[in-house]
Amino acid sequence: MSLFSTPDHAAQSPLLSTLNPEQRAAVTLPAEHALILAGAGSGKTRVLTTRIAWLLQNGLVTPGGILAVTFTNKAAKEMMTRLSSMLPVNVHGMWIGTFHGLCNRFLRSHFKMANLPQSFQILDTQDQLSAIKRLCKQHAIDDERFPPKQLQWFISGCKEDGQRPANVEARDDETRRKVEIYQMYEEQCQREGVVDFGELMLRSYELLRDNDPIRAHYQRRFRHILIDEFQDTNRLQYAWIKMLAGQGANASPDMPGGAVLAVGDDDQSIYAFRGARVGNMADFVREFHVQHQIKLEQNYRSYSNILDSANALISHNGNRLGKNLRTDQGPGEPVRVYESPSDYAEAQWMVDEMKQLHREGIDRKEIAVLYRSNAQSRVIETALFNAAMPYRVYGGLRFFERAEIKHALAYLRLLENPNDDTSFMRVVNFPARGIGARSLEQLQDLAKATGCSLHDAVSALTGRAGAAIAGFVAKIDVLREQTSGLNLRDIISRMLEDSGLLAHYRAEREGADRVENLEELVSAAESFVMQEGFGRDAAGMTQSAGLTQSPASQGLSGEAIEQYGIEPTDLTFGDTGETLSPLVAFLTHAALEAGDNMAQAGQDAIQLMTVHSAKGLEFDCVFITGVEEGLFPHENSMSDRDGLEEERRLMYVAITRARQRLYMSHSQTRMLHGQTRFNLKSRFFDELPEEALKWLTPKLPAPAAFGGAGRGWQGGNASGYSGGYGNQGSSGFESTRYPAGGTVRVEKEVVRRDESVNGLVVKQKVFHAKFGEGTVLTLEGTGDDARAQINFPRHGTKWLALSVAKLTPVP
DNA sequence: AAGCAATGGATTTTT
DNA sequence: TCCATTGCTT
Repeated sequence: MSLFSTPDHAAQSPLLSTLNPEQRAAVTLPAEHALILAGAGSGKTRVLTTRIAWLLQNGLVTPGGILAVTFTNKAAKEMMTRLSSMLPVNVHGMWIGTFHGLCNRFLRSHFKMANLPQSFQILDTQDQLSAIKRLCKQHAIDDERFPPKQLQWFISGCKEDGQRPANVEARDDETRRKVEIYQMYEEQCQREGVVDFGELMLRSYELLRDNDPIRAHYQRRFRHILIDEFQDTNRLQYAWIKMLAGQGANASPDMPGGAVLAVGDDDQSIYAFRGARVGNMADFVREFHVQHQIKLEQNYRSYSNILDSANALISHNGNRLGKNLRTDQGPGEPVRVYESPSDYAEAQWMVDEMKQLHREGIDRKEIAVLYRSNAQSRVIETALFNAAMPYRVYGGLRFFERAEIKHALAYLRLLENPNDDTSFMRVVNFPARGIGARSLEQLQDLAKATGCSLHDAVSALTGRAGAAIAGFVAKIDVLREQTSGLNLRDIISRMLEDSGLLAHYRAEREGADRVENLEELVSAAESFVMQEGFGRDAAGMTQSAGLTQSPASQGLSGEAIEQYGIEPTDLTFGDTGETLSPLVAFLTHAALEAGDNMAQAGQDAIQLMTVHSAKGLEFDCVFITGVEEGLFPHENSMSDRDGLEEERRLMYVAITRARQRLYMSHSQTRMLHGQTRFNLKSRFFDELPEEALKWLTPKLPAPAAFGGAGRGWQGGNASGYSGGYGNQGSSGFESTRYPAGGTVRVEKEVVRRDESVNGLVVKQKVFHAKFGEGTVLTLEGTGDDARAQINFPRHGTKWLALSVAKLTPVP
């Protein structure tokens, strides 16, 4: 159970003086496995970094004995920044990083044992998809039956579950074929010397699993393993941790691994769709026989009206580890709820409210607008733009994902590895060199027949087409020679000129931004070289980290090094910068850290983002918009309980972003996919404590489309409509009549609510031979086109063509 | 080989 | 509605 006593020598430490008892207990835990349940705004990162600092300061571990894992580069950086502000320690020498960053470091150190070229390149999601498309074309795979996107999802999913093609259980022909493609994809990657994100993890895991000395080495080395956002780990990541901690099937009793400190919040698990398993938390407690569990429930972020709302909402989820946020701050402002007639009006209201907040002295960057899906940003952007209010949208392409940058990177990769066919295909005819699809197909067939790369197959190519491609290859080869020995900056500048990329974009009418980005790439490379300290004195770095250790002290004999191909880099804690060329390091950096995705960073601007991307952030004022059935909870997640509970957690995350003021709004109508949708307010409103809320718009008439064109929105606030949706009047907009989803699609203004269609009227009860008794929700069209949306209690909502369905009116 | 119209699909995202 | 992708035209 929780350990609240603190060792004497630690109590005096200034590191601990400002921590609350739970935080202090977590920081000063003994070297045993522990789970920290860290609520939103409870000082989680602080606990993690202070824990590391405390361990180091008290000589309980050396910097080399720490392994600290995060999911994002941002989190890793923050941890390093905070740590170095607490202690004079070289954080870059320590194993603090993302899962993928650390796996990359590990694989570079043991590239021979991992059966990889030392300068292997990393495929990002885009690259992976194009590699799969290329593979499919090559093997004439029907892309109707096997869409590349779906194959990508399949392959990534297998890897996340730790499965190689041989391990995948294929029960049907389709899966068998997918597994074959998976197998071919692996061979292709291996041949080309590239790995995708999943492969970084999987291959690291397998190397640890299958190589006893390497596993033993790392198990002995990492005395303290700290995992951030543990609820987001997938199967493979959990297995990887288990392996490193010596808890897996390969655990050796004589040589116990390090202590695992898992920090997470099951209530903030919102990434199930990408393979995250909250269940890892419970598994961890069971499989590691965790004796220490500490809950951090004291919240330092929000006023209690906000926290009460969050607590009340999340209490509707089952299967929680259980946690309640509390604060010493007062109730603060009530949570304001606004109902608007349209998404447009919702945005208008928001802009007005924001202006007021800004007048009251709140910075624009302290105001965030959160939405469930990206498509919702459009209306809001328009409203902000028209009001001339600066704003910033998160999401979209990041720097290293832009087309022109990807092109430049492809050239750079070809300099390093001519066998990188993905890069070859990307730029062989860009800028255009008169190389057509026909001749490239020829080249690909030739390469396939000889089992070599496209680059190597060129020499065997004949004819005029062959000459053009040979010209390209020669260009790359010449460039490689000319840039050898140059520094990174000069390599990139030279490449940008000689490839013709710059010339191409300079000639393009709208190419100015792209030219700018390419020039930015040179600066990015320069600052990368500065930061990573290439050319820095390696010995000096080792000393400053206080980490100078002989191979033997790290558990490896010189013999092991000979025998198992463990590179010296690993023994100086695997800093890849020591042995890799700056170019390879930069390319790796580009793949693992795609860069910023915010436009106009730094300006005082309203922050727009999805709820997902708001995780981990906080703002003085937060607007949660589109809180409607079908949108939030999203219709695709509402069918099963797990999906709905994840939506609820998502809402929990959204609510807990706010420090002072929280607004939640929903709209009766919304433009989505070119159609006006009529949405009901979200069920989540019913799960919030009424006493913490303030309804700004308790009264609105039923939407005009339901009542007839004449009645507008404006008069709404004055009419005597109370308590949720209209149960007065005959327009019949009753929430109870609608099934989950509550959305009525309106097509070309043919919806009828006030007249009969083929003898039916809305709200009428009908009988269907198969579905039983149901209620008509919507009628649209006329004659043979007439359709009715009917809610059958047993079978859900159906759209039935009235010319086909046999319906009997029920009195 | 480039440019344009038709087509289809449209939660959420990091590495 | 609006975006990316694709097939077809010039």
